[in-house]
Amino acid sequence: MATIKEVAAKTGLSPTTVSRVINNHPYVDDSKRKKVLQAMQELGYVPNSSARRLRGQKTNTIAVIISRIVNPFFSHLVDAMERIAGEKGYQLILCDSRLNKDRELAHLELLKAKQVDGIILASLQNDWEAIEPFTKYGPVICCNEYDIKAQMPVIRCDQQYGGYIGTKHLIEKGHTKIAYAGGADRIQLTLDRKTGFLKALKEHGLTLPEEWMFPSFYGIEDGKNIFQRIYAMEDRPTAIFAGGDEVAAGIIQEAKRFHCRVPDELAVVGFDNQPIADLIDPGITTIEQPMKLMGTRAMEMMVDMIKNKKKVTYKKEILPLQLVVRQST
Amino acid sequence: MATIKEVAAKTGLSPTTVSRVINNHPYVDDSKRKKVLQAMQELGYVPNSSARRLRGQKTNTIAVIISRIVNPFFSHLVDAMERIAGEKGYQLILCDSRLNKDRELAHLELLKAKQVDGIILASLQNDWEAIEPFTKYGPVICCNEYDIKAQMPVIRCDQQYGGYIGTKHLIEKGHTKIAYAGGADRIQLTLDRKTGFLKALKEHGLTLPEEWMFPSFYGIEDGKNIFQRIYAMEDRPTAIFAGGDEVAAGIIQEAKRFHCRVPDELAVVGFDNQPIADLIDPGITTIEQPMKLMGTRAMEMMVDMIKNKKKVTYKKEILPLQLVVRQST
DNA sequence: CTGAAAGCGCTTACAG
DNA sequence: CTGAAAGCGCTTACAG
Repeated sequence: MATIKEVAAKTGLSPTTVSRVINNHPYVDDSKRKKVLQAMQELGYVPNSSARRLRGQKTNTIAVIISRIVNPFFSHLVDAMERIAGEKGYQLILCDSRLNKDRELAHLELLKAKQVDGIILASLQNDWEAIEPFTKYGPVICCNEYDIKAQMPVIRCDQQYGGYIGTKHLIEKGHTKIAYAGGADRIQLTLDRKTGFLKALKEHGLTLPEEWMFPSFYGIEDGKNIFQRIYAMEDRPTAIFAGGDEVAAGIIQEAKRFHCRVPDELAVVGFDNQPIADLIDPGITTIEQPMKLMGTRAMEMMVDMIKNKKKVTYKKEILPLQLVVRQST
Repeated sequence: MATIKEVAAKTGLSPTTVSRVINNHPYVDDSKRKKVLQAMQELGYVPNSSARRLRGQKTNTIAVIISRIVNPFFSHLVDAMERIAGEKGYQLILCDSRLNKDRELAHLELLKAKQVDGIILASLQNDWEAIEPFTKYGPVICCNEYDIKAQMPVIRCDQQYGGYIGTKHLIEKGHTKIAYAGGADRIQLTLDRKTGFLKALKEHGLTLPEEWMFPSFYGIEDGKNIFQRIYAMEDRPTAIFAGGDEVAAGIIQEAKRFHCRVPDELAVVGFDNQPIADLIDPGITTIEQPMKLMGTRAMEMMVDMIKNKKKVTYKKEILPLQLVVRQST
């Protein structure tokens, strides 16, 4: 691979001038600029990224940490981020924590090693105490997940409201026995969602037995599993609010297999409004999360923070959520 | 951020020795090693990635080029790659070509800029002539898509066989009027699949009218569109072989909306065996592609090529495909 | 086992 | 408008 020196030698100019041409610096004689451009072309010269990074102290690379790329929620989020990053001239490093704390921490080290200019946390396995030390090495923002104590910018949805409207919808449909399948309480996002759920129940004087709460479930198989557990109960709920469309889809599919009619015998509400919610039969009533918008805004904010080094005042953007009614309720 | 010099100063040793400790070099006095380790700990020292890259001429980063991350096929492929990359100590840069030739070429430049050690092409928009010049700057391999003329390693599935067995299955079910929805002929993968399709037809003396061929379709919306076009035909096919489960799902959903019974009035075969194939009703008969295996093997091969600089002899791995029968046929 | 020195390939004051 | 020189932070022969 040709270096800047070779281009300089070929043109009889100095590396400094070649560098100026590469970087579109003004004050370069036009005929010389042309000569350099041509030499670069002929040599197939491309500036060495590592040298530029070392010298310029920036990488034009951003890392995004997610917990499971095969979850359509995350793939849509990442899709939006990748698009904006590309437009702004940044590369995207995909980091999958696979719900593991240590792996998340290892990915955060990229910032200390100056391997990335910033990190977007779309999943959050560690407490703010563990994340905080990294924030002095560069911008770190939350997108989607969040921690109430965290002193960092965040773009997220109003999860409590989402939990509330989904539950309210079920109650309005006449349900009084409503089960809940969400994530762990240590995750603020799922905790808030549950708080909204409980708030709706409370407003209507409803309670729920311990066994109707299913913590920490994520995929289709988990949904199937949940249905079986519900089906085996003496006192069954007539509706369930699931923490994701994949879980909801699993519940519905398994219900069909056991000839349990949805929504007549069991109404189901999902979360996300993934493509699958509209494809399966019955369609899943769900809470739409604006993944594209969230990914776009997060990446725009990150690039903005990188470019305007001055610490952006700790920003918070909360996006609206809305109910999409289909046939599962 | 602390540098190696500061660690050296703090311990009273030379940068050379500190470097040796960082790199687990033998021949370092044990007590000195401990001192260095402690100083690094206290200073929160992490080696600067750019400096190491520049000096060592390697980046420990690999780029994967796909065409649409929200396609579950690609997200599963990328998931497998990310896992192996992490295990082997590599970062993964996600590059989405969005089916655009120029964007693909721009991503290949990463290799010339020495910003990555190698590139895995899981999507292929350009001809071999356009790709070839990049191969002298580092390992480039194909995974999934391929070009018959390409002189580079490839891990792929036997697409022709896939097209053949899917069609054969429909013929065995008694169909003689079979439509086909695949990608463009300029893509070798889809061309081979079509060749397999046509081979099966030919073996049974079947032909198909021009209007039963739907080129270049990818997503759910395209599937819906295709169904409508079929539905409007005077002489309708009784079965269709779609180039992906998303397209098949779109066809099935739209068929339901028009009260066209699947498989009785229209049998549908998909491709990939994505989760959705098992979730929608009727389940999609499809050709299973081993995405996890393909992604894993591709990343293993890439790391192997990077580590053993000697040009690996142009390798070719063809993975088996198999029919998964569900209710859509 | 240890360290001084060179150099990876750039960019940026600085001086002209 | 142009160039010589320094330096970003490492690692690796080389010499001891």
